[in-house]
Amino acid sequence: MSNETKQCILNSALKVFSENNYHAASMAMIAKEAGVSKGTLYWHFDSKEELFREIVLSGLDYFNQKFINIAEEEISSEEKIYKIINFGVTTLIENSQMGDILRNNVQLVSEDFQKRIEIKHRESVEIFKQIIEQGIKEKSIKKLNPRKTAVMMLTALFTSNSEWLIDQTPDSKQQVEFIYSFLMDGISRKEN
Amino acid sequence: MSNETKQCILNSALKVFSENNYHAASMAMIAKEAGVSKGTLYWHFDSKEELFREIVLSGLDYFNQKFINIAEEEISSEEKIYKIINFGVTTLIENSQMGDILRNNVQLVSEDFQKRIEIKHRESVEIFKQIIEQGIKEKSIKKLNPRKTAVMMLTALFTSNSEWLIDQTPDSKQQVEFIYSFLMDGISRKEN
Amino acid sequence: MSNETKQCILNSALKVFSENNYHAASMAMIAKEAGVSKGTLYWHFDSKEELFREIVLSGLDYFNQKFINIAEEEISSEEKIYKIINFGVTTLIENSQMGDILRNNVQLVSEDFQKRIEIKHRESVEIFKQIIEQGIKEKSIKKLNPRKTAVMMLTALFTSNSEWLIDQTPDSKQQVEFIYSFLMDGISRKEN
Amino acid sequence: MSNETKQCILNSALKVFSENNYHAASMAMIAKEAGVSKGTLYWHFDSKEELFREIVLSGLDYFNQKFINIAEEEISSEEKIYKIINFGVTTLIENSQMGDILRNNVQLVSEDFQKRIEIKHRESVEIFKQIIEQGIKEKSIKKLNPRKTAVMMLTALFTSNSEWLIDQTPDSKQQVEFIYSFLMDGISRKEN
DNA sequence: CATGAATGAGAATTCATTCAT
DNA sequence: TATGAATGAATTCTCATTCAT
Repeated sequence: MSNETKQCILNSALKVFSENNYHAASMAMIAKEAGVSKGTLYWHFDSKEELFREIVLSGLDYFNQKFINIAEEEISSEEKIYKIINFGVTTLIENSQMGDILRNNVQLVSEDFQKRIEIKHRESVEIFKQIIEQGIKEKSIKKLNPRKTAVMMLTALFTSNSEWLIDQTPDSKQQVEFIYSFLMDGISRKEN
Repeated sequence: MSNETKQCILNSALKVFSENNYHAASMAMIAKEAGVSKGTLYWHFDSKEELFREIVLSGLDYFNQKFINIAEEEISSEEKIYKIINFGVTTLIENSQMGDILRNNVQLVSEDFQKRIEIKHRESVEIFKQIIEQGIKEKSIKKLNPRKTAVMMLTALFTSNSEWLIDQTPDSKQQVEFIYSFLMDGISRKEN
Repeated sequence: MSNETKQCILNSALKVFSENNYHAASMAMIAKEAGVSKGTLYWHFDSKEELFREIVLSGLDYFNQKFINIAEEEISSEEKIYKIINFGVTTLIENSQMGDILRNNVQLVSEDFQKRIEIKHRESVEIFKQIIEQGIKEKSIKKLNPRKTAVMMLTALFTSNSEWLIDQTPDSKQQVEFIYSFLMDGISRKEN
Repeated sequence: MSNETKQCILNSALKVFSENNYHAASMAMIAKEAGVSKGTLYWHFDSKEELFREIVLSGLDYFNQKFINIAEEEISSEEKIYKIINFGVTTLIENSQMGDILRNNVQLVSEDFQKRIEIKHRESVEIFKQIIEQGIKEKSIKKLNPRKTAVMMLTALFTSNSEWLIDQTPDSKQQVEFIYSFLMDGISRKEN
């Protein structure tokens, strides 16, 4: 069945792209990893860029969909932020390859494609912004520039699984608490 | 004169690498940008990687040296953090190419080189960690894991000039205030 | 069909290497001679050196195998020597390119490869040495150092088709007689 | 003084060419070995080929001159042959670099140059041929084709110092005896 | 005389892509 | 659908040669 092969190629490409970056990864590597010939890659995907596109955009869509779901729940903005961090950290730990790809490959492709990625990013930022604005309205969040705040939040999230932040084995609960606390309260000690 | 040419090549390479990423940038592009022949590149640098190395390591050294200078001043940890953010934001705005290179090219080269970059990174983190620990002793900073906190601080700094965070023309003062406030106090509004 | 192409490349490489020496011969020349693209060369062979290796080692193997066959026949050492010279001279005349390659290219490649060639050479020398020793036992050959004698024999053989030794059109029978006589009896006239 | 530099370059080139073959040897290597700049090489020699030419032709001239001197002595052909072998073996052992160059580099250069080398070779062969003819007249040498015999003699001589023929430390006296005996009497045992 | 710097043609090799089977 | 073979443009790097100082 064609679809099995296609999925197998996508999985292999995910692995190869996460380990090698867009230009260093070759179609030959992906074909070998998938156990198919290079010709087969081109039967399923028009080009290397299209294959990469499929992976990145579907990954970003996956995140955005979850962000939207959480944003639409009838809960406080603080709860939403906690849930988003929890989802983000857990997903990136389980699925570290996607994080690697998003962190390292984004501006390595055609401008056309970059624009589509940027749009997805803006969608994420927009969702976060709305949550921030909800928090400001609820008086649980400070009146900082909501867009900038949203960007910092997104950055903190995607940094959460970088090798720099992890001591040894990633403990997702601890990680979530750390990011949430860092994001909400900052690092200064306010005594009263 | 040799040194002028070398510096000209470094500048051109800085530009080309920042716009194109390590693999997409070619020696031909750098040569053309510098107005010299490809052979001249190889007279001054042994290889493409060495040219890249020179740029990245000297950039990281520049940052680290400033971080050390600030860390050694006889001032409170809060002042140090403010100064570091101020320096970082200003430098990255003035010199946005370096930020692009550091953000996008780091894991594209030989393992040997990656290790040297990692060492420089660890040096930065170590400096920040000591400032955090000073703050904890001075009771102006919360008892969070100092290393993780240092990593988040470094990340916030290097994100500060990403295209996502900037509206239009970058206003460094505003940017510094935002990052400092975000880092110190987080986003939640604590009223009492 | 793949195998035809591969053989065609080998033939073309044989020609180009024999006319040009390892460093002067370029992959572009071989590709042009074979009527394929440079990329095709690399589909069939990993590198220039591997292509050269294939030619040289298979050539040496061909000689060694024949030498072994002759050495194992149940005939006198003198007959063996005659047969070897006959085979060598004939083959080198028919296949003069191989002789050119073996004479001129041997020490132009990686040390690793040189060692493999040396081993083949030693095999030839060893076979000849045993024939010499057989002749000494049979009292038809003088008690000279058998290894040195074997080397001289090999040299005489491979020189046999050098341009220096041939007047015009090579007449193999005459050539064989000359080499055999030279080898067995030397040049001095012993009258008694 | 210019001449010292020129001689120093020639010595360095001799070394580099003997270790590396014409195409693998680079002007940079020769310059480094001589401790001068590449520019200096081009002040003293017009091109790489001219530098090589100087070495090879002067080497061949040196041999030819000695061969002529020996040929002109008023001694028997057998004595001449012994003296030539003695001179050749000794010189090649003492000066193994020249042998390496002559053995390995000859057909790697321009046709024009090859012709000049060929002429020198023919001169050697001619000298040897005359000695052989003298021997035939003196009835001490068999009536073999004198030219071919001369070529084999030359070959035996230049093979004498190849790594294949030498056990460990070259012992010139033994070597001379072996070559002379091989050349004069061949390997077969003639009992009478 | 000597040099360091610069040049550019050409080398080996890689790789996305195509296509007959 | 799938493959192996073929392509050719692009890439890094080398090296003989030139030349102002």
